[in-house]
Amino acid sequence: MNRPVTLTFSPLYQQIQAVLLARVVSGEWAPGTFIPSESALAKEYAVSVGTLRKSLDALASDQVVIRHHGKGTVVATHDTDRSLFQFFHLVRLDGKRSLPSSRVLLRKQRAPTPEEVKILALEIGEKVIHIKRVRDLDGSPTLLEDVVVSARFFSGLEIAPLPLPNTLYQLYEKQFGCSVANAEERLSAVAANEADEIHLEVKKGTPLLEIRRIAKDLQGRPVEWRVSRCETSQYCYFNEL
Amino acid sequence: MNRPVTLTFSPLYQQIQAVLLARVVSGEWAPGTFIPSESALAKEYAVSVGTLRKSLDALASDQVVIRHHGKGTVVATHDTDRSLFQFFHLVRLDGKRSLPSSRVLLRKQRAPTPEEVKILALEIGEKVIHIKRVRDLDGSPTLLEDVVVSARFFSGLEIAPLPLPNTLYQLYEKQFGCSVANAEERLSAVAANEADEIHLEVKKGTPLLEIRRIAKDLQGRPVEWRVSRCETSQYCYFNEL
DNA sequence: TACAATTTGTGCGTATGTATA
DNA sequence: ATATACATACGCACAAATTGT
Repeated sequence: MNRPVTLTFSPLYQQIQAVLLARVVSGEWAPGTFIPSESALAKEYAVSVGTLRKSLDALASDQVVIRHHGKGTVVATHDTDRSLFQFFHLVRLDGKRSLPSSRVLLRKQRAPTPEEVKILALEIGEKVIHIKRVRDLDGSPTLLEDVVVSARFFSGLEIAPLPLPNTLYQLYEKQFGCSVANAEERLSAVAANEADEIHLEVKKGTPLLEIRRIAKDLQGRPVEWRVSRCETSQYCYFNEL
Repeated sequence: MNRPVTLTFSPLYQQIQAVLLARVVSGEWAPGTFIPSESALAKEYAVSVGTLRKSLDALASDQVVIRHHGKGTVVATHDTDRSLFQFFHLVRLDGKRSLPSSRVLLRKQRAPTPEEVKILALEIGEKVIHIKRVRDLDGSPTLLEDVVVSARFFSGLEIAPLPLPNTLYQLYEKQFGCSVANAEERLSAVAANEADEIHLEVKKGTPLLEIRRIAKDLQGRPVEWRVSRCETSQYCYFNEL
């Protein structure tokens, strides 16, 4: 009797990779801290170091951990250069990179729009926190952003702390235990409206680059919906393929 | 006597990776063909299979080769789905992907602009070939493109063949032995001009997404400069971070 | 259908090199 | 100098996919 079942087979190193990821997600291994050594983990899971290495290398290529020769392996945080620019693609036309400062225009809790319910996979009755801010690059207002997150996971974000750091993902990580791991962005060109005219100091109708981002955590759950409208006379969106 | 020389040390697997890449670049291993097996290459270079595997895995992650379980390793081409969408990021607003058809408006050899000389690293006196085309997505004109390449490396592109395939990189690969390996793109929002008005059927001043791309070959040399102006009411530029 | 040959994928164990504390 | 941890390199065994006999 032959059995055509494939079962849920997956290679050992992938199974271990998933387990290690789970320990990061659970908070057992916090961002910025060292995890046990290769040999210790290999012993714990009763596999060879080589197999465990493959798991860690995969997590490293996913930016979940960072390996340091001679020191150890740390859980990735959002305060390294590499990580900061993973989600910030605006560069000056001359190629220089810099991070923006920001001024918060609005911060409140409210009911979600139907679009937000869909994008953030919200449950019925769940509220959202909405932050609107202007981000300055080299002193001139360049980005007008609307940031929306679930009020359930980010309870209190609408009141404290003051001021907001301009790298929100560090705040999500430290204050709310939520690590943004990846995101998808959709870009299009739009005409400036009245709000843009006021906050970005451009004329109505000026072409703006609109970036719509869905940010996801380590488990792939959508955690933030962000729309950025950008004035691109001095800056552009840089992407390497 | 201790020797403080570091020399030009690099790991064995990286040295071999470079040698294997060179054999692809030289044309010895053409795109679409199988290269020798791991064990054969390991024997040839007198290294362990494990070491040679690391070299091949690295080349595979750079999209230079594609590994096939049970069959062998082939040099990557530009006619696979994976590869086609590496350089084409426009998707419908509903998320569907499709490839455009194209109509050539202009195709000629001419002297380069100073900007083109710089971007393509042209030598003095070198000419360029300039192709202007409109690309239709789902039947409506969506992209207006200017493609510029060196006339030295792409001699004859301005006359033959007719018609041009809409995936130019396949043509570069097959007719000119030039494999585009990666690219950098800079995006900004611009207002439609008279040419856009005619070819994209939009009013002058309509916001367009402008994509400026520098495409590079396996050795990192710039081989193509491309400016695409895109009408983004039905499509957007999709990017995964 | 069965079997063998080839090729890549997975997994183990070990030795040695290099970076860090 | 020593200990620890990651990086490189080797060799072997077996699994899984593909192809041809």
